[in-house]
Amino acid sequence: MTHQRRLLIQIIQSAESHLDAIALWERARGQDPTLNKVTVYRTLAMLKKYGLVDELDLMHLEGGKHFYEAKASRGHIHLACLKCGRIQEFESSLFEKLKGQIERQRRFSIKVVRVEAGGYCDKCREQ
Amino acid sequence: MTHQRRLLIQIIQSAESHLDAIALWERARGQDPTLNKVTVYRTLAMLKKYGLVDELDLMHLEGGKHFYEAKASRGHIHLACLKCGRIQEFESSLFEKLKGQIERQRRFSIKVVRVEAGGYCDKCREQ
DNA sequence: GTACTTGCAAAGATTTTGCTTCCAA
DNA sequence: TTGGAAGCAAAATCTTTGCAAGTAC
Repeated sequence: MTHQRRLLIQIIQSAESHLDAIALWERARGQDPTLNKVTVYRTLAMLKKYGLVDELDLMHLEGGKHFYEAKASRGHIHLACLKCGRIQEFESSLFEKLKGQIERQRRFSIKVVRVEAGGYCDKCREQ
Repeated sequence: MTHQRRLLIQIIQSAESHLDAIALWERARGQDPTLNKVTVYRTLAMLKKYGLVDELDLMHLEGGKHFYEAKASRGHIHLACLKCGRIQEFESSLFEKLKGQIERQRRFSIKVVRVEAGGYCDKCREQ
C-alpha cells in the first residue's frame, strides 16, 4: 500500500461523480504532482481486478473512455441522457432478482454486472 | 446506400459472433479489398446513431475495443466468462419489466440498454 | 448536378509495455 | 533486503478529422 494508491483510492471513494482515468490523474496531481499517469492506469486495473471499483462506459457519450466508481454495496443502474449528458443512478429489487435468475438458470457465477441505459431524461424528452 | 454500407450491414447481420471494428473490416476486405477502415468506423457510428446496431464492451476482456451486433427485436443480456472468455446471451422477462420500471419511475425514455455481466460460467466455476 | 460518402493520410486519444529506480513491509 | 510498485519514455491500439476525389440518386 503505497501513498500513491492510498491517494487514488481516496479520490475515487470521495468523488461525487464518475471519473475517467485522466480526470482521476488530474485530481491526484493536485496532491502529488509527481504521480504518473501510468500509475493511475495500473492502479485502476488492480482495483478492477479485485472488484473494488466498477468500470463504466456510460454509453460512450464522450468517446471511448472509461469511468470508475467505488463498488457500492448494492448494485445500481446508470441512465445516461443522450441529449444533456446527465447521468442518473437507479436502484431496483428487480435488478437483484434478475441477477439471481441468471445465476440459477445459467449456473453462472456473477462477479460484476453493468447495466447502462441510454435515452432521454424527463427534462429532455419534453423538448 | 452505397455498396460499402450494404456490405458492412450484411456482414453484421449474418455474423454468428460479435465483431469489433477491425474484425468487421477484415471480413469486409475479403469482399472489397479497397474498403477503408475509416469507412467501417463511420458506418458503425451511423448505425449506432440510428439504433440499428448495439454497441457492446463485453467487459473488456480483450482491451478497450467495442463489439457490435444487429439490434435484436428482443433485448438480451450478455454474460462474459472472465476465465474462458465465452460470451452467452440471456433473455428474461424480468429484464423487460426492469426497463418498464425505469421508464415509469424516472420518466426516462430508453433508447438503448446494455446489460453485461462478468463472472464464471458453469464449466469454469467447477475448476 | 449536388449533397453525401469514400479513401487516404495524419493526428488525437487512450491504454500498455519495457526497463530502471525506488520504497513499503 | 527484497519483491512489488512507481516513474519515464516509447509504443501499441483504437478512433477521429481534414480534405480531395468519387458516387448514388
